[in-house]
Amino acid sequence: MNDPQEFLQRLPQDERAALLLLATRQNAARGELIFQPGSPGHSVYFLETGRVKIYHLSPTGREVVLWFCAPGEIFGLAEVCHTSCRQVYAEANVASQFFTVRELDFKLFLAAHPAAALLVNDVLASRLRSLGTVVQSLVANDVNMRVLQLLLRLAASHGQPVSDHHVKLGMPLTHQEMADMIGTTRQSVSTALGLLRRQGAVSVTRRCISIVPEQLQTLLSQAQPTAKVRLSQ
Amino acid sequence: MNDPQEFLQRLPQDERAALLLLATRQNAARGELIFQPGSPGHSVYFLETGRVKIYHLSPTGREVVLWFCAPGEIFGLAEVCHTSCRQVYAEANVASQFFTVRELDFKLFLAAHPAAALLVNDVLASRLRSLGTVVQSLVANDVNMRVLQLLLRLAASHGQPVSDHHVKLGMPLTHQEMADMIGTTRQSVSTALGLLRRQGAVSVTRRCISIVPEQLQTLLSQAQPTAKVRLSQ
DNA sequence: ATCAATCTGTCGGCTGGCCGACATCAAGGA
DNA sequence: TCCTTGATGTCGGCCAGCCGACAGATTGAT
Repeated sequence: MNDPQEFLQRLPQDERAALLLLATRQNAARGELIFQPGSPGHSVYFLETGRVKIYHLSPTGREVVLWFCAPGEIFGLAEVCHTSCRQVYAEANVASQFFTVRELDFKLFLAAHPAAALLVNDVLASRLRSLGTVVQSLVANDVNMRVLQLLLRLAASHGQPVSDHHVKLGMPLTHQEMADMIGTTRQSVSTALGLLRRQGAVSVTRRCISIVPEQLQTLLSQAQPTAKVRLSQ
Repeated sequence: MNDPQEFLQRLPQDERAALLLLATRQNAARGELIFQPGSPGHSVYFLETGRVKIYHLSPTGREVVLWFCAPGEIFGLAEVCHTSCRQVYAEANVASQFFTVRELDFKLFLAAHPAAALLVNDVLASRLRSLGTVVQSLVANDVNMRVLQLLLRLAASHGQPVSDHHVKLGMPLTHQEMADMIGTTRQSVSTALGLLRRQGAVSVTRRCISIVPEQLQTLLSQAQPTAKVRLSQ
């Protein structure tokens, strides 16, 4: 479904080296903000190790998590491409290391490396479609289904097959974080996950989730018969 | 808030001419699908006249409208950048004319015109942020607020100032279409709009909405005191 | 090993908003 | 002009899911 979005890994060896020559290495402690709405936004970032959470904060104080970045992924990209100040928060979710490249340097790099520019397009397009899926999921499904779809998405983007039929999600996630990704409450996620666990579709160890994709797919399609299609005009 | 996303208008005269040399002109009648999920996806499109609706269709038959394209805008872009088949529907909402450019031609064009490539990045980034806002709106606000925010977004992206304090939305929209953009029902939109109308913040003539941005902003901020901030960790 | 902090599971009460349902009200077509 | 088709406004019943609350389980720091 989703595709790996690791920018650095997909960049040819020599281009990566050239890019990193322009970069500064930095660290962030767990919970530290890398940028937030209103920050100038004249850099792009490449995550080396750790995990970065990209989110909005609603006026009522609610976190709305757009996505998590895994090592190799680029972030802070939209503001550089569109030239404006930051509109989202980027927070190191665990202690992280990352590279910083200044906007101008990055744009010159892209001009000199057309393939990299296409890769940037690719990443943006991929995220755009990913968010489109999220919107669709939010609008058209109940909580149980949203949890299920979230798990499948996470498995597709950050999962590692661990045995036959089992995929382990790379990142430990809190129920609250999952709730913030699919617009529901901690309690509802808790309940939904419990249900899936009892159905043998997921198992959790030390906050790390393993899923049985086929099982989830089955549950997903079982739920479809709710269909009452609004016929095309 | 949002920025104009008209691709063609922002392209320098000569580049536009060069691009259109690669293009084929086509028509679509009201309600006609230009592409749908599963279609190959080897072209990009530029809307000349009319309006195109980009949407998902949920398994339960519910339309989830991601955005509308106005004349000058590019669409079908994500699939070309990411190389895959279509994932969304593109439907001519009214009789429309558009240009088609094949993927390969377009990519060659971008390689030859780095500025245009940056513009593509810009458009993608802009839409990405726009969808981010939508997600946030869906997750964190009740229906009345979502309607209000939708109006502000539409005014920012497709509105024309018509007199002091009044902005007219360029496109006539049905309550159902608005509901499909913010994940609610026709009835709820109807009620919410009626409320805003009685408060003098919007007026509707022949399905075309005029808004008083300041008034809406006021209502927006009045609603904020609901705040019960979850303090940063 | 101990303890504080955080996360998880579960329950009951309350409510925003969905779902029919139905009565207007435009807006084209013939 | 009439008439069909679709868009609007409004109501009441009903329920998914939010909220507060609390007890237990993990986790991590000392």
